[in-house]
Amino acid sequence: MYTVPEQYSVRLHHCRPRFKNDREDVLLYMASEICLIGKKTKKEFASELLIAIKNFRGNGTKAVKTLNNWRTEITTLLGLVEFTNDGYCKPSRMAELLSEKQDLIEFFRFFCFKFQYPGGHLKPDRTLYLIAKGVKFKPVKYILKLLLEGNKITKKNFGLSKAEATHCIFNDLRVVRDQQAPTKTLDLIMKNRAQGVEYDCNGDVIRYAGDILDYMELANLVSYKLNGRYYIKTNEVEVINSFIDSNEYFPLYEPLYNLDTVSLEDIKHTQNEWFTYVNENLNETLFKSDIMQVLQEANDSVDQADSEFIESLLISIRKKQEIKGKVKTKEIGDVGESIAILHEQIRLTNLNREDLAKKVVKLPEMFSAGYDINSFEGISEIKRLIEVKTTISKNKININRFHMTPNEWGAAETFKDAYYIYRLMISSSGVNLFVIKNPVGQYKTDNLSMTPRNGVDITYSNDSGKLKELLI
DNA sequence: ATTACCCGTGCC
DNA sequence: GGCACGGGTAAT
Repeated sequence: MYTVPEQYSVRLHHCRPRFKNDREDVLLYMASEICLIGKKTKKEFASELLIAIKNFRGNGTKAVKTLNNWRTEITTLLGLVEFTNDGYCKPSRMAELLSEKQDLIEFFRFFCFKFQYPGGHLKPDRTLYLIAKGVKFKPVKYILKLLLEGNKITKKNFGLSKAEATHCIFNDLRVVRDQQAPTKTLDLIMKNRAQGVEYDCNGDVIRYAGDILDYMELANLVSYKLNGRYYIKTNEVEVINSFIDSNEYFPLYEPLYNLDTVSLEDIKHTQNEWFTYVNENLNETLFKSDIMQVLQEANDSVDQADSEFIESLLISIRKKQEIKGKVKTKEIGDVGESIAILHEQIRLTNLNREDLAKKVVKLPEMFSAGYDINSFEGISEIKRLIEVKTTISKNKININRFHMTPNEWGAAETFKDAYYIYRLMISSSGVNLFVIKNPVGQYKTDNLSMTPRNGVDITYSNDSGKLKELLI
């Protein structure tokens, strides 16, 4: 059994996620609810968020203690709430982006990019302890470097297990304090493998490094293989390089490493600022997820029938984008719209209206029409105005809400039965299309609920529309 | 006395 | 054996 040499032994930990089995749904829910609450005093914010959490499916019977744990732990670990110096709480930038764009891959990239030990997600006394030990460690950056190095040295795909990450990286001061070169860490891992050395794989021991590897997977930085190891995604070069090239740490801890003694008070002064820090300078251009790639991956992982479907979807989207003279796009909205246009063209063709199919167009942004696509009912030439709402995540999700701008809601109000929401959910397990006709009408007949917030937040149910087979 | 990460423990 | 409830415990 391998153990870290006594003098180098340390234990890094962070909050347990509480939502592992339901991570993406819980997160989207939390982010949306936090944004709905808006800026409030600490007390008001806490009590409103607590109510929201209690309303999440399955939470009705849980103890208040547990719900408060959700409230504080999920928000601090992931930085969903920011604090002002005059005692207010407000939705963080990450929460806003997640709630509006629903790009979970991007969200986890933001998280992984800033996450470090110590950090404001820990209690100040833990941070104090880690700073006194000299710990200064960004796990995602280090693991990515190590995996790349591993590929280079072994000349094949190198995978890292949770136990190896725990005992050779997280719990070793030579790494988390002394910034030991990844090659050296690799030597140790390979030596242990060669000698068949075992590790303590107890759940509570390896869970912290394991959590980080899981978050990296949700960020589409690594993939998990059935042999229990995580492998780097070599097709995400640009994103991965930005992690590796970054040398930033939470600046307010920096001066504390040089002091003879650091007081708890020193740390406490930095707590609020941590949440500002993790929410600033988010690289939205680089980190947003590449839909084509997620679909490509879906293609590799699903069964034969679905695979054929996704393959033809990919081909069609590419063709469509070539016709439009566009280079490969990363925009969620763009790909969502391409899929919706294809769907419409085929639907109309199936109704023997090729003439109308040819006239399906995307409206240029500058029109600000309040919808994305001009299409037709098909039986008649009545217009069908379509707003596409796309969600993307690694795993299939089950979330039933989206945001509409004032413009979009206004258009829905004006065009009534001619206005459609096409709700597309893209994940590595495929694509889902849910169609909601006349959202304002549905709202008036209580088939969906609406809350105003920079436009409106819509929560829908199976009764609000119909799940359609996506035509491609 | 209350709050909020910490983490033991029991459930699936 | 992974996961999360809710009590533990130190900070406020």
